[in-house]
Amino acid sequence: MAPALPAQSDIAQTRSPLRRGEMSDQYRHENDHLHRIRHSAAHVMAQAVLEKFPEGKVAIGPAIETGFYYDFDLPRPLTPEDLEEIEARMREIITEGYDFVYQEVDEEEARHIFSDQPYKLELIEDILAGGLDEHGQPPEGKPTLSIYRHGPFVDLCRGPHVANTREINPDAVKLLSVAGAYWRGDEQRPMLQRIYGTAWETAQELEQFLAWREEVEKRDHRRLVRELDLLSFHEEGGPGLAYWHPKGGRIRQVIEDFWRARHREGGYEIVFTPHIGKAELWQQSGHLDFYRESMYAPMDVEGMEYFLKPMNCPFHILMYKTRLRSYRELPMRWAELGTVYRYERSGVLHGLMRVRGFTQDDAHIFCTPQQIEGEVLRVLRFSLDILRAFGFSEFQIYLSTMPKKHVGEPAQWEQAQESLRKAIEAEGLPYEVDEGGGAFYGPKIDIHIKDALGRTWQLTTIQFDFNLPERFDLAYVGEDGKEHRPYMVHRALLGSLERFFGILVEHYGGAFPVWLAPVQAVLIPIADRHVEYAYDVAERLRAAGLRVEVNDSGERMQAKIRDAQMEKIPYMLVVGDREAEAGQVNLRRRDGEKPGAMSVDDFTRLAQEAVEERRLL
RNA sequence: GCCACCCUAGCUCAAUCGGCAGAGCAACCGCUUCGUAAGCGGUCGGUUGUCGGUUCAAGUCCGACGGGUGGCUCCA
Repeated sequence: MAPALPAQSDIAQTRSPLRRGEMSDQYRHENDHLHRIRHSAAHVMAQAVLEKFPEGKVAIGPAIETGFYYDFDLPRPLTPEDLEEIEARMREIITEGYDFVYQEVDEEEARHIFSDQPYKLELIEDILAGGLDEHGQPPEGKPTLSIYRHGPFVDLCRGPHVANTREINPDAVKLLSVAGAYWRGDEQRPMLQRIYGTAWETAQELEQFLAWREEVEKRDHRRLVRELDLLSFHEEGGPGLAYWHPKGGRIRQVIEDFWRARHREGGYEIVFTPHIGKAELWQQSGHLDFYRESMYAPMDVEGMEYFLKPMNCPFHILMYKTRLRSYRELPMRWAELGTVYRYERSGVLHGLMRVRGFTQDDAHIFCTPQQIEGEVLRVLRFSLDILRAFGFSEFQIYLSTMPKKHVGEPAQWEQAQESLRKAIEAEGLPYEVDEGGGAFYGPKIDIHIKDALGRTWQLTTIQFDFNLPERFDLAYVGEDGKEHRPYMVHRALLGSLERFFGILVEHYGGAFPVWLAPVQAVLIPIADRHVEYAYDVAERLRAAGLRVEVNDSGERMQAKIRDAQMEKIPYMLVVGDREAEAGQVNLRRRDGEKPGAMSVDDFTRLAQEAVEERRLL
């Protein structure tokens, strides 16, 4: 992948979507009134905070997808008790019923009003200087300074707000947390205290939101991977490095086997490359110039510097260059489950979602300009097909186009972008265009999936690269006998296996569909005299390709069922006198359904069918 | 990395103001042989993350380090 590869880095590592605010539609839709309520609640909160800390300085406090926040510079750190106090005071202010009053002010007034608020003064400067809007464009016309007052509180603010604090439902407001945040997000600037809160129209909506948050917590992969004995992290081994236990390993094997099989069918060749490479290679690829801060320190090998690989692309390129390539060999699609290591700052590590070592399901497609359109459509269909197999059915697609700073010819970009656009449209999928949002080396498509909790995650990325083929002087001999530059496309479908696994765990809440479940069925002998029969059945089921265990502990059947439920094993097969006699198993499913007694063959068929169809149960 | 908070048995958590480190679950050993989400009894389990400091006395107070959690422009 090209230097400074933000996108692949993104897919592999994109963080919790909660803040990205892509929850479910009910929360997501722009609701003007709700937005006003939240923004107004932020002002009310600021008032309450300033009453408590009159010397406090206020920064900014917008409404966000799930509520609002406000940043403060305060004389001491806030405690949970402070939050309770502030929240209680907010309710009082709300019921006191102040009108929100809009007023435009000139520069002098504004400076006077906020004379002891340095952050506001800085904002005034910026606005007057024609501060850039969110698109980086200067606003049209003369900048206007406006303020909003409610009761004793005044804030530099564009609005809009509700008419009166009473429009905020005091029973639907809650402060959630306090966190550090740099002034204007800049690490060079002061660290402020940010209070996050949420506000809704009704107490019931607040309840629903809080229940949703609880559900998110229950499904937290960091908890589930430990409880289900799938994976661990080790203080002694270093943060951000995952250890796959046998049960996690089984799931990963299923994922990888499926991935390999599909790739073979999809016309890919599977390759393997080393974990380290000489500085020279990373110099030529440009990584040392543009990506070094994400790479680990070099190791000295017989006087030569070697680096742990943060990406696989330079290695694939070396293989491409082992001989002269003919147009007849193209397209070449090379895929690798390549384990890469990237330095991530300690503060951003997060379970499996953001780690320091991970395996990318990477591939590089080398093709002619004439083939590009077909290749893009092919890879897009391929990706969606695989994502659907894992149980995701809702997608959002983003097309990112040429930024101002770029390499390659605009005509190439145009062709590449058109091929991406046509592919999306051919699939009849809705998409958004991020104009100028591509990497400097090429345009891309990203696919985001929506999980069971309505959160979205970026998984797939399909990116053109006009940079590396130049840097490595890639060529193929065309029909005309002359050398041409091939097109190169990077793509990762699942992103990182670690992160994808974390997403799967949360999507299914640990209750994997049968084809992925580490243990698909557990035999539960009722008494010791049934253990032998249980093992016989288990043997038959294993021979049929199922992952089966026998619970031969001295526990009672009830306890064994409970254990199986806790482990979220899809099928529990109770065997007692009746079953042993009739050569049957008595099926209880994870969801509590009890299909009852059936022959071992019938159960085998049922389970195999669930596996083939990738059903939950 | 930075800010705040957290770290007690494998897990979830107790331990008043600084005064003898505890419980449930798990594990192990027995007994029980049972029909759809926990049978009964016993045993084991700890340098309270690490190192240092204050104190007659530290799980508790202070500092450093390690690890984790929530955040670090959704833009007046």
